[in-house]
Amino acid sequence: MSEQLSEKRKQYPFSEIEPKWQAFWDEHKTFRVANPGDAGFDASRPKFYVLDMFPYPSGDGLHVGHPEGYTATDIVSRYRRKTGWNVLHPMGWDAFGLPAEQYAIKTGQHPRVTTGRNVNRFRGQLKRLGFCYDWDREINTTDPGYFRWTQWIFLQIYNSWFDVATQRARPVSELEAQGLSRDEIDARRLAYVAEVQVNWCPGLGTVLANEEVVDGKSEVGGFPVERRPLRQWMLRITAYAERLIDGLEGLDWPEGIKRHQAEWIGRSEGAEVVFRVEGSGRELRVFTTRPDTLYGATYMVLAPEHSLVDEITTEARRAVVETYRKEAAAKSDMDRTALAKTKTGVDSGGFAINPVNGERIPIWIADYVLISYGTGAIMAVPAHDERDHEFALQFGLPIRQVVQPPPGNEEKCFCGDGIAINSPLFEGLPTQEAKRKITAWLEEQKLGRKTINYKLRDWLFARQRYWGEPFPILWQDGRHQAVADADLPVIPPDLEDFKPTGTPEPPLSKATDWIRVSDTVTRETNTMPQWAGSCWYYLRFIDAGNSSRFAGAEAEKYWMGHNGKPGGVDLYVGGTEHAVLHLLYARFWHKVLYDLGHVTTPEPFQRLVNQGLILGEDGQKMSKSRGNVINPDHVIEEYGADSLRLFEMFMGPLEQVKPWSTKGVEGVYRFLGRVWRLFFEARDDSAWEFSPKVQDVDASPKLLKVLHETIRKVGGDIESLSFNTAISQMMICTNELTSSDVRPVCVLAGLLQALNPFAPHLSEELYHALTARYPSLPKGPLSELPWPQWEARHLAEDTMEIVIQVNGRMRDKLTVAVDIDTDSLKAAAMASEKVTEHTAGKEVRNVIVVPKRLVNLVVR
RNA sequence: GCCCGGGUGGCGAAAUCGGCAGACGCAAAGGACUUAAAAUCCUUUUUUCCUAACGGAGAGUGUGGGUUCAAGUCCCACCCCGGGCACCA
Repeated sequence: MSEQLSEKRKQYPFSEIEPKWQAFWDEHKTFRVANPGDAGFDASRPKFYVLDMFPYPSGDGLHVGHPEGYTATDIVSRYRRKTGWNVLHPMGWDAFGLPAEQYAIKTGQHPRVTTGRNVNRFRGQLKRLGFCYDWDREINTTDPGYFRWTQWIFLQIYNSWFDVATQRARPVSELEAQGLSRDEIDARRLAYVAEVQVNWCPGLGTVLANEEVVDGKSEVGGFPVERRPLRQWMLRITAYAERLIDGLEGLDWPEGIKRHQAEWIGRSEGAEVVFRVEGSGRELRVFTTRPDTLYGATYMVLAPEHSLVDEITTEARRAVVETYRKEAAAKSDMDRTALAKTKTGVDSGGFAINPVNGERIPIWIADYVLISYGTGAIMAVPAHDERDHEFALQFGLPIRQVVQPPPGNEEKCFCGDGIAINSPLFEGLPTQEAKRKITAWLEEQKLGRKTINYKLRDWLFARQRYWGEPFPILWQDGRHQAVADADLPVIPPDLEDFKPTGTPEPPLSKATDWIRVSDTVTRETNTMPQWAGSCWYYLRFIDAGNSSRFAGAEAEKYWMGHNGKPGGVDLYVGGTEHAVLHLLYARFWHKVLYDLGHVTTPEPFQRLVNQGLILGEDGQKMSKSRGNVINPDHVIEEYGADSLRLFEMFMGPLEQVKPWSTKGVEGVYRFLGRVWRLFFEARDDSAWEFSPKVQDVDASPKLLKVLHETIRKVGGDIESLSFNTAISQMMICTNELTSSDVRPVCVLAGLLQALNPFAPHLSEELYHALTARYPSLPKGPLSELPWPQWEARHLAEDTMEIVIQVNGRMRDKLTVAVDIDTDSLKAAAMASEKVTEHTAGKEVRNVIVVPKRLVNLVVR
């Protein structure tokens, strides 16, 4: 009874329509796309690769942020398919990772079980939204058939070295052929083992990449992170620093993201300068971007971890320095950053000699100098560097000005470009020239050279986790070696207990049988970080089932190959949170594969678009604690998937941050109801009856105009991703038809075409109903019909409205013939009564005529 | 501190090249239908002032300047909100 009532309330029977068409598309594989060489492949169509950032299938299910980007790409895919492209639009699961493992530890269920369940839930939810993915290409990073190739790519990296001269990766077999020793080769590999200071997180029982540590705590879970030295697998991403910056130029990415990546890589040009340490044969190397301030160096600073600290420290200072080093080591990153109010440091007692003037300057130890950047030592120029300035003031060190700021600049610590002073070797030169001159002089004297430094560090690639890809690496006599191709994939052991060991020993170390390959050979027990699987997933979609290659060469060439553009994926949509990490790592892997000849383009993603965050109804970030989370399942239940899709697109521009609005969902829901009622009228007994207003007649010029305007605008708006205005136009068209006594079949069919990419279920159903009555219409499914052509002749009008202004104020509007000439228009404007009222007794000094728009009379 | 993004009605927003500010939707008010309500359909809706009314005049896109016949749009300075980075020499 109550159910009937609520059924009656429904604007239209979406809960019957939607599952029906989803089943139809599934069954008929409507959205399957063929690869070159496959049956049904149409070589005459150009390709278009539309990619979503694939989700991590969490236990919470989909949130409303997911359908935002996914609907946008769905609309683009459907539209492109209708306008004659072969569209690759796939979906998969980034399913390795910490949450599943931690959930498993808590509940005792194997991550494989929970992951499988979450994947099924996510897939079901996505299907309920009617997305046009080619589900035959579905991938899961935790499938052995998938991570076999993740491991294979790792080995490609492992078996490569970076040739600086040609700036590209080459196989290490070349080095073997040149007769290099094993140690020499291992030192050059793009994947190498090194003892490095790592971010060890006891709470998670793993090390983390710098990028995964936020404010001294783990990004996941918020546990404290400490520094400690460990032997770890590293990837030599720094070798690609230059190319990762240069490659950004050719990409259609938001400028902000490009800048962000470039800043992250942090290229910095300067010079390395050699200072002699007094009383020993030792040299101190420093990196500076301002070699022109060399005469202003009044002291030096070493990072506490610098290898020469012990040697430089005098006996008198040893105890103090040792204490300071211990304190610095114990400090969290947080305490060592700029947020710490005051700088700390101690005098080592040692002195260095300034190479330009032979001056003796003290050497200090301070943790504002980072061991991991440059040489871990600096020359301090307190007159022209904020940090050195602050430190010098605090410890009473001398400050000597060597750059004359431009006139009018009164800054105590001037860091910009000026004129060199107190600098005999290049006195009076502007900063840029001074830099060149001193650098050349240093090179001549063999006291330094031009250098480029990067903020980017090599990528710490190992994790002490269970739920990740095992390394395809074996150990023998303390040396690593690759697992043979034929033995891939290396499948993780079926552990019962995958709890962290509490030490840096990975959980896999508990699988003693698995580790032991033979008496002398054991397996690597670290696993790869979660980024690994997402570094190349876009390539696997191209040929998801291929068991002999990560993707067939021909298919890769077709889908990634491009009209001269560097990137392969034509449109990539996802959140800003991946601005640096995922996008940088994926570009790095792609470039290695490119260098080795495995892929055809130098960049993975040509065009990148970030969808904006959806806030709660209260304008705050959605969170469980605030209780403002919107569950997409509930929205679908109440208003249908088409309404959810349409609303998320109607809220505002895709890239903008915008708040949720339940009333807004109801608004688009009502709009879809209005579209339904163009075709069906409610009978007294609440059944739907086909409207007698729908007739197979010629359309009026007015209706034709609004229809063709709609087709034109919706098409253009989809191409520019302006979905909100496309929907407005369809509303205008619908309003026009609602108030029309006769609704010509051809106009209705056109509207359904325009609506199809946005509300595929409703449009498909209505088109189906329409063709049942009017069999002369092209046979559906609508999703497979080509996009209609708009015709200019229907948009043309005989007359137009021209605004008449006097001194920039609108005074009248005139309806004139479209082909009116300027003089007649001018005359008509001057003749207008409303205009003459305002020009009476005044001199018309100028008349500006903007064709098709306005006339402005300038009077005085 | 630095770097982005953004400030337009009661709200979400729209406005190719500088050319009618507020399309479209929400909310609100009034009307039609109904015994009544819901749903639906129609009308009004930036604001101030003048007019009995038709209608008209002014103001208005964060603030203050500027350029221009004409500025939401371009230039300069500033204020506020959101996000990111954080001693990288």
